[in-house]
Amino acid sequence: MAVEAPAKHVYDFDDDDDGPVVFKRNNTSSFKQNQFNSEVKKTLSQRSDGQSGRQASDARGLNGQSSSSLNKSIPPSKSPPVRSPVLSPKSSNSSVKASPLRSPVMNSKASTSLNDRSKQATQQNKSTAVKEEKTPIKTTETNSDSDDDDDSQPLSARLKGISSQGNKGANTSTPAQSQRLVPKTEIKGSAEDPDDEAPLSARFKMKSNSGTLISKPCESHEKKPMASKIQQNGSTMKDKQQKSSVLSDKRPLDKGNSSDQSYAKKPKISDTPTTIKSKQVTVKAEKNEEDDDHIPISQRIKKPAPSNSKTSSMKQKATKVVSSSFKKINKNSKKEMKNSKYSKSTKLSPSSGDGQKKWSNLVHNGVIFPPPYKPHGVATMFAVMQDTDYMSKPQFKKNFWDDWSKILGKNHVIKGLEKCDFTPIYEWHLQEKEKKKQMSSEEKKALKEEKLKQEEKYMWAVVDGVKEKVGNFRVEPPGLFRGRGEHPKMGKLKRRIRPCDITINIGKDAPIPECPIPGERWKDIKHDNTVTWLAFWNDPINPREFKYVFLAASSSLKGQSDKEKYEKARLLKDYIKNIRAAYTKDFTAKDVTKRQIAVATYLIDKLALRAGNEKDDDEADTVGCCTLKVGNVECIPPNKLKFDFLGKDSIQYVNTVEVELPVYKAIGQFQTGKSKTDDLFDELDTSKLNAHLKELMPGLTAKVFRTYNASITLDDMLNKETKDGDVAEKVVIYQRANKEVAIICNHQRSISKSHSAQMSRLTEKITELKDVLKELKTDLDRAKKGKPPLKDADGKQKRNLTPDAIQKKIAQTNAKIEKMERDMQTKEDLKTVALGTSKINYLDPRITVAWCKRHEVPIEKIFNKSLLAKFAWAMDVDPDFRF
DNA sequence: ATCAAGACTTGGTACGATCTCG
DNA sequence: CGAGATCGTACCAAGTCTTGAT
Repeated sequence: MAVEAPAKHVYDFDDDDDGPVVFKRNNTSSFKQNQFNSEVKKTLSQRSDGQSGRQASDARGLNGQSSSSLNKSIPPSKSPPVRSPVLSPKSSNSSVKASPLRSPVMNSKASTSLNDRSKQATQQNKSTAVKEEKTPIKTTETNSDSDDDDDSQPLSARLKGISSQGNKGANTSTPAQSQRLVPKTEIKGSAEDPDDEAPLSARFKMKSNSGTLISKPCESHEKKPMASKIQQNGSTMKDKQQKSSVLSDKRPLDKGNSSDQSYAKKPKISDTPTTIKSKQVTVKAEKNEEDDDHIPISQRIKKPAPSNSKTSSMKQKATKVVSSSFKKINKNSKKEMKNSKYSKSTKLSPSSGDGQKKWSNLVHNGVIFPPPYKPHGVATMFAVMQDTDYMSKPQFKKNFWDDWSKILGKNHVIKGLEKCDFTPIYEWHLQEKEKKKQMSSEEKKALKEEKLKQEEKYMWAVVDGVKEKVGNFRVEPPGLFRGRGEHPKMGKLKRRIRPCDITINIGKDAPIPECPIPGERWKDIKHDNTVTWLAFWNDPINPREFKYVFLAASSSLKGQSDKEKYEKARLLKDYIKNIRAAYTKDFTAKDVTKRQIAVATYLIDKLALRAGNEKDDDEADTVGCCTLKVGNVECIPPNKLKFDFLGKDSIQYVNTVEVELPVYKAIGQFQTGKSKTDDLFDELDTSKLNAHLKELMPGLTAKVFRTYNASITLDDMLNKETKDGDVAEKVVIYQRANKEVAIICNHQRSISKSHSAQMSRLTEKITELKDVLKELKTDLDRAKKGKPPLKDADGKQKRNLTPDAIQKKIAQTNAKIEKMERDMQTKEDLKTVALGTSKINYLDPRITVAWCKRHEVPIEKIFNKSLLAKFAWAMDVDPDFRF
């Protein structure tokens, strides 16, 4: 069985199609890096991670051979359909940096991924691969037998389908099972994956100075907001009303429904502002009393009530450019609607209120499944991840082996991952990828069109007469689970999802989508108009969770809730002053719970921390505010706190902030007598915290603070810093504000593999320009004296220029150098900052649209096509709009 | 009061598409 | 025109929060 043999098998598996889908993320080993800093982390993380040590990079190169022909084992039995992955050979990991302390982390990621698209390739592959069959050595392959989870099973089998349970079982098993495996022993050479773990640590990026950054912003907010806020008080009602109205105009969100339901349903109420109002009022009032911010309505009024008012004058302001663009947008949207059938009834959207009903009629065609399976196997899914960081994670390999060995069966020749050489499969994979890349553009186009043709019917749904885009109508293909951070389940096999796993939600009168796979049927059909999902299935990795098919972000349904989200955040503006005063007062409350709530709220407000729900043991161990551990916060006298923890997606949050003394003291109290791994806020959890917040403002929850702080910061910075200048300069201002928000929210990205190369290239160019400058200066001196310029590097005589002309050139060159230096600085500053997330989720688009109108910046400079579609509801905002 | 199910928002990444510059 | 840089997206993982049952 030597290595090779297996390899061959491997090939078999894949057929292409299904390649595993993989995404890569690197996770990183974050821990490692940080280690230095925090021991804390360790504790937390605990996980062992220790293991690893080296980087992952194994990327071995591909050696050569192709082998494409490897064969597949004989029985290619079924394997899941995976698509052929595509991987790109990237250099994987790049460097890791050792970052010195804080360094941000980098991640080394590898790339690889396969995407669906690869499938196309598949075809080819098939030929190759499949055909081949090489003899594999038998070994492995087993696939045949095993098959992975379902995938493996041939269709027929599936029918039964349901086997699901079986599967489930498997899933359930979870980690535990895996664990036992262990023996991993090492990976052997062939495979190579040594487990190295990558010491890299790389992953985290953090910003270095984090501390600073954050603090700044925060402060600002506080101030600003407060000030501004003051306004309203009791006015709530009005506000709300206004809001609601606002909503209405835009898209016909609710359309028909609204009418009906609207009020009726409200019952629930829960949320929306509308309902809430009354309460709010009261609440607010109270508070206000204290403070006195009552700046009622008047103020608000100024701000235009958003929507409707727009008509007013302001619009006119908008420049042509702007306007044109806006118009365009509108047009488009309209068009779309037209296409579809629509009829909008734009009524007001009572939106919020309606409690539950989300639609009256819903028509769609279900979901599309990945290609049926081709022979290919689990081994391919694994092989394809060769140049990923996952290869250096024992947990990943263990989980994979656990699942794979089950498929192989007890009597299979392959007894361990270590003895398998996945290189041939990996190389085959690279080849397929290359082939695909080499396809002529016509071929690519043809494939694309074909795919489009197949998918088109699934791309749209009709909601109350309006044609809307469906978000993710493609069922997730089988693959290996790529959990982020140190996820206990990484590497587990994600089985194929079949129709019998899927529940469809559709209007009562709509035709039930035909099941795309002959002989099979949907698990269930529902007609629930209180939810927005079109279909769902249980997540194969964690059967207690669901995967939903929703409408796209550009849909009215999503747009409406997006708008409500921002309206709620704007409402917080009216309450924030009192809320801050209240928690400040409670920093010294006698009651511990009260004190913890106060401090937690403060952190959420000031640092934009997430709430921090409890997590299960079978998830990566990350924290949010309520789940902070004692070891995540270090008190630095006299009044600074250093935070260091892994947040959502295992992204490290490191920040040192100065806090009010009472907070500093309270944290110290919460820490005393506890070990580093104990909960800092032992009396708290998110439901208690949110329950408290709701008493302060209707509908208030922890995440509203993030939205509020992000949007208020943008609004504030834009208004404070926008100066006269050309569009490009204004865009820079915008980006700077955007960056500030991203830092506050700790939205990070990994450093691109080519970052350092890009930087040195720029440095080189600047140096060249400086030499040019020097030469120009010499020429200038000579010109002034009436002498001709010196010869150029090639010894040629340069043209005689007047001193003025040379002077001009010098100025140009200087400008060029300055620009390059600025660009370089920006690039460096943004290398670990992700601007997109806040733009998509946290910044009220109306702030941006209004600012663009006011400053004659074409909205397209800020929002790309999909954002324009997503924010269609915000495009007609009044130029005077302020968050 | 807890817990779990359920529904929906938020996040980072890999890769293909598109743009830019030599 | 081509390599590299940047942009735009699909993907799907990972949070938040609500609700209903116990």
